Amino acid sequence: MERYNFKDIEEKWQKLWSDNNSFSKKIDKKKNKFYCLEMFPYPSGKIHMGHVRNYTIGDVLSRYKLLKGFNVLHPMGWDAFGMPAENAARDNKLDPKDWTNSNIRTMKSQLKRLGLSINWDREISTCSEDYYKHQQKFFLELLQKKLVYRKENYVNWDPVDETVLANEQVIDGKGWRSGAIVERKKLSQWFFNISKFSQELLDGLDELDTWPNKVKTMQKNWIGKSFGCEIEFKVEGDLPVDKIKCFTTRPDTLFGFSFLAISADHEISKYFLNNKKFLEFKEECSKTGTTEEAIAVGDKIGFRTNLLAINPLKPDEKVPVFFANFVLMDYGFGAVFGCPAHDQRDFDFAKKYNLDIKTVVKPLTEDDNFKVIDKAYPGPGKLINSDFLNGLEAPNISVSETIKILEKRKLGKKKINYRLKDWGVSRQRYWGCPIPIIYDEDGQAHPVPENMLPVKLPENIELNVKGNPLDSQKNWKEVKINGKKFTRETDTLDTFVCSSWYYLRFCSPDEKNYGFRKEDIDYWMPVDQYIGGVEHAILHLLYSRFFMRALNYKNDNFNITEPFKSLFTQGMVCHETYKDKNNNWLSPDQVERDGDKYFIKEKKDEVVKVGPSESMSKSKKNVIDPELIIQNYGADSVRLFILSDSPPEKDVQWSEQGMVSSYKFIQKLWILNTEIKRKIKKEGRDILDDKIEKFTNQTISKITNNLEKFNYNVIIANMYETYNFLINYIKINKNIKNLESNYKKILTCFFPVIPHFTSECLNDLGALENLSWPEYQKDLLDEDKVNIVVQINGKKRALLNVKKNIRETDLLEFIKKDNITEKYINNTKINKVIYVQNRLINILIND
RNA sequence: GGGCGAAUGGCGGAACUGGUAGACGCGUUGGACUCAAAAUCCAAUAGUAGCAAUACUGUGAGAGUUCGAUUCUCUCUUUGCCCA
Repeated sequence: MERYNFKDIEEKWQKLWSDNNSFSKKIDKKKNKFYCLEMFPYPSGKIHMGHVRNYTIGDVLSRYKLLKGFNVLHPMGWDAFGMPAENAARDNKLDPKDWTNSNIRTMKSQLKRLGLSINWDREISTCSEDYYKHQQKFFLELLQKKLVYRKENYVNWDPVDETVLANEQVIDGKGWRSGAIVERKKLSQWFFNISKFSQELLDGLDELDTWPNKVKTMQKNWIGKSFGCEIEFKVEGDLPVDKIKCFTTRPDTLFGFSFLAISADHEISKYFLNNKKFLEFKEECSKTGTTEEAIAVGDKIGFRTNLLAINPLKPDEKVPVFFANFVLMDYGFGAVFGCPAHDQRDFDFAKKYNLDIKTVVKPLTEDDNFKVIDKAYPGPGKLINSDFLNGLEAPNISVSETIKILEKRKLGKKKINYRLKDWGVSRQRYWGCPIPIIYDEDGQAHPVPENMLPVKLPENIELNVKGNPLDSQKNWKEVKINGKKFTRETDTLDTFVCSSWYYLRFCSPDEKNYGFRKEDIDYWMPVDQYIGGVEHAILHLLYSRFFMRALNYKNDNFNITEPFKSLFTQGMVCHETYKDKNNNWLSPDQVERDGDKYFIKEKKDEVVKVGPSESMSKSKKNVIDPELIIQNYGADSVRLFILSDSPPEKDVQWSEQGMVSSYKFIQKLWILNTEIKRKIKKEGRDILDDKIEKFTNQTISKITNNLEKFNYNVIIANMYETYNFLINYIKINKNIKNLESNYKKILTCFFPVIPHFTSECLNDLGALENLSWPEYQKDLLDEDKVNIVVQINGKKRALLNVKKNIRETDLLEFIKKDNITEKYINNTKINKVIYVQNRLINILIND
């Protein structure tokens, strides 16, 4: 028998799709559109298994929608700016552009080898001038709308990458890429005013009902809306300061007030700039990161002033004012009141500086003598030791009551606070989109005049310098306009800016004057299904949601506000990890397996230490190269396997055995196909069979439903079931007239997953032209006879095959005569019968 | 510490709205083919007892609601993710 030659066949179809531009799409108002988008890749060199999984999921969906008659937009592009290119280029003395473009070529050919139904004529790359010139215009547009501003502030500084990191790019106090310990540094930065949209971004989540709840919760927490109170504390002392403004979410604990803490950058600090001890303290503060976590974990240190703050609810009480490292200038007003008994940070601080710890909340289970001793009690309860507030339920009622009292006495007012901070977009890097700003000789910032746009990145520059390479490009940096000297902004934009609007660009990739055309957006947007990793749950998705709103702000560009109607977050691809006796990581191809023992291939006597399965990463060497796998097994097999073992939203375990079995399955399908083709061609087929009709109908129904629900792993199981049925069916049944029509439908159901194989088979049968998704008939799903579970006292005793819709009395008669069940029933009294038609009968008897 | 989720054979996992637990795949075992092996095919495969029919137990643990719970409620354990 002829083997299935995946190499020739896959190549043939891929060439056909490519030559015919098969997936190229235009606006067609007669058709419903479907915009399927997977997160575009960073061109790091080669595709990895994560890409294979992500793009296979998207491709299955796109091809299904295509057959369903939708006008499917399924584009692909490159998130091509970023540090790896710059680093790689510097290390290998290359141009980042060449490095990036060469990676793009490689990865594009690899993606094509997967047989993806991509609109390649819409390909975009964020590092090309065609793309970033529009981004510069957006920047200036947002500047004009006052959604972009410049300010000096403390930033997370990565000393290795020599760049600024956003808070979310700091993980465990370290840079997310370099792993270097992050420092605090003061820099002048450009910001996007995302916090202006805090409430809208929060409200918008409600309409995203097909987003995973997990992601919505994460965004909600990130925006971090809290109700609180703004309080002005009167202060006394040796400085010309008479009040300090604070924000607090717990005004109800005011009676536990024992110190007031302000940020080292608070304006009051100006009186201490000659104080050596203070400057030392400030220096110490800058060593703590700016993340909430770093502050919570780090040592609490303070610097005591001679100021005393007065408790607004108890004017005779005066407490010291400290500078403290755990108070940040950009939270609230850079000042908080300390209540050690009910906040762990304040507690640690109070212990260190020997301050009062006054218990004002008791848990409901404790009596009024409850005292906080070795740990703060931040939980709910009742207020105690709080004069007129005593007895209030904390925190819900007590907070709002206290605010009311403070407002009445004009001591404070209710305030809503958001945790979401403005988005700092300046990066001290070469390989990014230049910020279209110039500075005059006084240092004033001006937009680059329109006729001088775009600001192009200079080429062939020296990268091997400290700091930002653009800074040392004198001939680029210095410009003259009408005889006046200007210098360019040398920072480039955070690459998250590029990915915040790429989904719009895909709608109008060829538009010259603006980032997109309105008519294209009106037709294609929003993205109907967005697919990508959950690691982008907060940043990229929130930034994109912001960007849509920012572009629409003050000029109604679109009718929609949310870019991604549905979101699907797929799991990671994992593999076991291996180490040799010296704890060096080993890659899977260095390891050989014999039964349940693992050896090093080269040195058969050395046993390999097998570690847990973790997401594939170069550092742990547990990666499998998709290119090799596709070469060995073909794209259809890989697509089949990557979907088969786990639900797409969960992590999947890479398994060589699983991969092989997927490959074998394609081979078996080929043999089946050959057999069926032979039967179809035979003369004298005259039997119309009901069984195959019903089976096909069921299969269509199952696969359709599973496609709709993203149960792609179950679809693979359905495919195996179908094979198992057919291989037996054709052995037993001969001369079936309706085998052909049903087989074509089945092949169509397989098409989204294994497009090359099914294209070949369907084409052979003359059924590939105008292929469409088969419909199933609901009435055919019903059988004439059904299996009914017979339970006696809730325990399954038998399975009876009876006529559909049988009456309860008839069924009981049947049961009384049945071999297995009669012994339970006869000679006993039946107390009760529960009958669920066509499903189950439960007979309750005396034991 | 808070929020959200998860827990099903040796493994990955399936199970519509509360109604046959374990689909499908991997692995394992036995058999066929072969001088032999690989490949392929056939059969078995939750556990215990039994030649078998069958019976009992069984979806992390414990309780509850129900004729009936993997599914709903509560408590606990373990674990993952996010936030601290």
